[in-house]
Amino acid sequence: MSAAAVGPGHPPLRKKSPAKRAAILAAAMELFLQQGYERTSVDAIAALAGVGKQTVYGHFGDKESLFLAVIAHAREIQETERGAVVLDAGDPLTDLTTAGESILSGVLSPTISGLHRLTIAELPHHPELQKMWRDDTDRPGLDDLVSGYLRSCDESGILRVPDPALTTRQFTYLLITEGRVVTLQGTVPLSPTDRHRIATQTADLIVRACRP
Amino acid sequence: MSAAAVGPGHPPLRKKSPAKRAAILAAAMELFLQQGYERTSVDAIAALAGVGKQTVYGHFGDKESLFLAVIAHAREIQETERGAVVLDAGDPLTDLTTAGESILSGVLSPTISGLHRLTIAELPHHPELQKMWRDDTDRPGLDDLVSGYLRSCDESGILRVPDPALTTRQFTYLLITEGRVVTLQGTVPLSPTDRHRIATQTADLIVRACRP
Amino acid sequence: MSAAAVGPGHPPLRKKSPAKRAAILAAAMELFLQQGYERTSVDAIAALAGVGKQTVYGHFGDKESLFLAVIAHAREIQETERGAVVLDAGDPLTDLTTAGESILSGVLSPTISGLHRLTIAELPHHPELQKMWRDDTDRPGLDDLVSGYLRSCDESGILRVPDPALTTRQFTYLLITEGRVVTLQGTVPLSPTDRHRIATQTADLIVRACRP
Amino acid sequence: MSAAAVGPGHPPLRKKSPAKRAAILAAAMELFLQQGYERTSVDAIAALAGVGKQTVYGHFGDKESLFLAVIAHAREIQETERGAVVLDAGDPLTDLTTAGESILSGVLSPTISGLHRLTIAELPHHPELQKMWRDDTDRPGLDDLVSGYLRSCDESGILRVPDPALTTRQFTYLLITEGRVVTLQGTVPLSPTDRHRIATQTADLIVRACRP
DNA sequence: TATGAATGAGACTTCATTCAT
DNA sequence: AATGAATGAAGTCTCATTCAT
Repeated sequence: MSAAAVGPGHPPLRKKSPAKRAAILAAAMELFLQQGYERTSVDAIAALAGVGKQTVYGHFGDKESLFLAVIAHAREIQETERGAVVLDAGDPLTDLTTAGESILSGVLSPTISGLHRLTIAELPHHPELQKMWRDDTDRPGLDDLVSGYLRSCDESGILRVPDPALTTRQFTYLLITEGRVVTLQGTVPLSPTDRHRIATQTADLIVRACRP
Repeated sequence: MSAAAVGPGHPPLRKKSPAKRAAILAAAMELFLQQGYERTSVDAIAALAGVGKQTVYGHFGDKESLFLAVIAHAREIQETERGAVVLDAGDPLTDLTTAGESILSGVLSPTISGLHRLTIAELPHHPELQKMWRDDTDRPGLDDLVSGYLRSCDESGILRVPDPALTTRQFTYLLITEGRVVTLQGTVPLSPTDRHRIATQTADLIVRACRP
Repeated sequence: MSAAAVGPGHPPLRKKSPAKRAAILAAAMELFLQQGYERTSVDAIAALAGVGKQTVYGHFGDKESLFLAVIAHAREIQETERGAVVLDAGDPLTDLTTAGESILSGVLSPTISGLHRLTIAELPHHPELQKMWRDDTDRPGLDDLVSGYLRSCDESGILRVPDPALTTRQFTYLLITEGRVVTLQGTVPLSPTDRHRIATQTADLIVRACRP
Repeated sequence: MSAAAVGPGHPPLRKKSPAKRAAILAAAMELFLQQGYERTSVDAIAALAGVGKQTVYGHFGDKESLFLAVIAHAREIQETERGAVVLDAGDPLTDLTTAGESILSGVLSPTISGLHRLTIAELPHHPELQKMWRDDTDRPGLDDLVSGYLRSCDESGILRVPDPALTTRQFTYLLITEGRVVTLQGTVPLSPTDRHRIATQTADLIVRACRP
């Protein structure tokens, strides 16, 4: 199905060290998340990565391209690191509350909060970033889990959920927004008390709306 | 050796032109909203305001103080310009949808969207900004209107709303978050179709949750 | 003897307040001595004096003229404040040592040290200052005292001092230079031990040179 | 999250051009000596050295460090360029006068005078400068020469010099101070007549003090 | 390929001085 | 006469990027 490979496979001498590329990406992600795009200098990135400045330019071309690569890279990591949430079969209010607390813990982590702020901050200034936009509020893995749960509730008749995807999104968005407002956009940590309250209130809203 | 001040002198007459101060604030707001904090130079602000650079420093001290003054100023304007939303007494779904569309139009305006992005972007870098933090998602005027409406619905028995303030916040947060995600955080305009859909879906969730 | 007064004595309206002039001079002297010429801003002088900036310019024209006025003023104060040194009739070594310690205490005071450094620092940059140059190492009052003492020693035959003025200058210059070198040009205080040692060594040199 | 450096890499090759460093030092020394610290701009130094501004900062970090490097560099040059003074064995008065004239010529040169004024002017403002303080009045090379000469006079019985180091310092300090006062701290040249007079008077004082 | 020295532009801020009150 | 708001120039320092090695 694929076109025939041409030549010897990989060109014999590709010297760009993938290790250095990864180090640069990691260093840039750390600094961009901590300080933002404009405040981070290419010098600092190169220094933290332990490479020369020209190496950075050799790998990524310019600062903006590096930034976009960092965003894409961060997205991949984020999806990889997604922790598994288990929804025990209790009553929906309890289950959704548990799921909500788990989601809040993940989304309000320093890394994901930072990525969120960074993306929003730079969105207007990088057309390419707009093309790759997808809010971290969308969390495909968890969304599938929650919407599957809601669908099963619908099928078992405990809840009435005509559009599980929509309801899942409403649950997720509201939950996360409350968490972000309380934590100054992830700048300060969320107390377990607040986390529980927010998850309970949001789960309660959804359950009431979907009660038969 | 110490130089004694010479009597009380004349009472210090403050003559700093309020017009120039206003011009600086307006210019700074425009540029900060367009370009962000770091990308905006004090030179550009002074030029746009039509004053000398030192006039800016005379009025505001330094760039960060000017920035905080702009944020505070923008907040005041925002609360002043709040358009009146009328909630005719129809059925709750219609009324909340109408209110929701109005809220979306206001919150997703270029100015308020920009202020939101700017605040989020700079929140980690300005401790003073954190102290004055209140998300534009909180909109006291409208909140009062909506929560008053919900309370009246509760009293008339159409809906059951034990905690109108909480329900109002849930309505508002969800509504605005949906709008922001769709519009890339206010970067692109919201089509009337989407606006109507979002308002309807959110109002429907609330009405279902509060049905008796 | 004096010419007849013309008109009403003082012109009826000379409004430049002498008190403000004095306050400006005192403030400028304090700051120039502490920080040097270039590091001192006219703003700071006006603020410390408790007057407006234009008052400074009205009285002194520009920063350099103010500086020169300060130097001249400081000279006057210095000569006024000159403490009396008494030379009891003991043996010349004791007397000169005592005188030397007294001279050191005066010359290495913060004010006079500062004036010395300031003058040297600014000498190349202000032609007018060169015209009014006279090192504070020359101290007419004390010089007269010491040279009178030496002359009387010469007359009584205890010492042989053919040129008392020269010998006095040698005594004074050497004494003060030793003190300045030890105190980093008056930057750090002179310990009583060092003061006594320096005075003794210098007096001893003079007395040995002038022994019959 | 933290970006690991990628191995030890290559040993950091330092390639900072020593020629440019020397050019910057020379330019800075010239301008600092001519204009003083505050009056000299880094721009002017870079321009005179024929390099970019950032090159200056790359080599020296900031203006103050450059200044201190200049002072240290000047000291080295000064000690290197020290002309040899020969003390023929004539009578002490003649020999010391000759030595004194030579010392005066060296110390009152424009460069060394400027360095002296500059150091004194900036002493209070740079703690590091105080640490490296050693007045140019101390001139180890010449001091050794003079004190050796005095010691030999003591041994041959021509003079009585119990503490040659002390006497040398007294000779040097007095000589140089007289020269500096007359030349307005090196601002104007010293006439041969004055130079001879000062050297003679100072040598005479020392010889009289040390006569057996 | 990778290094970091070097560049020119531009950032924020302060200065001595003048103008309008 | 006196105030302090306002100016234009200039200060130190940092930036993203490109050479030269």
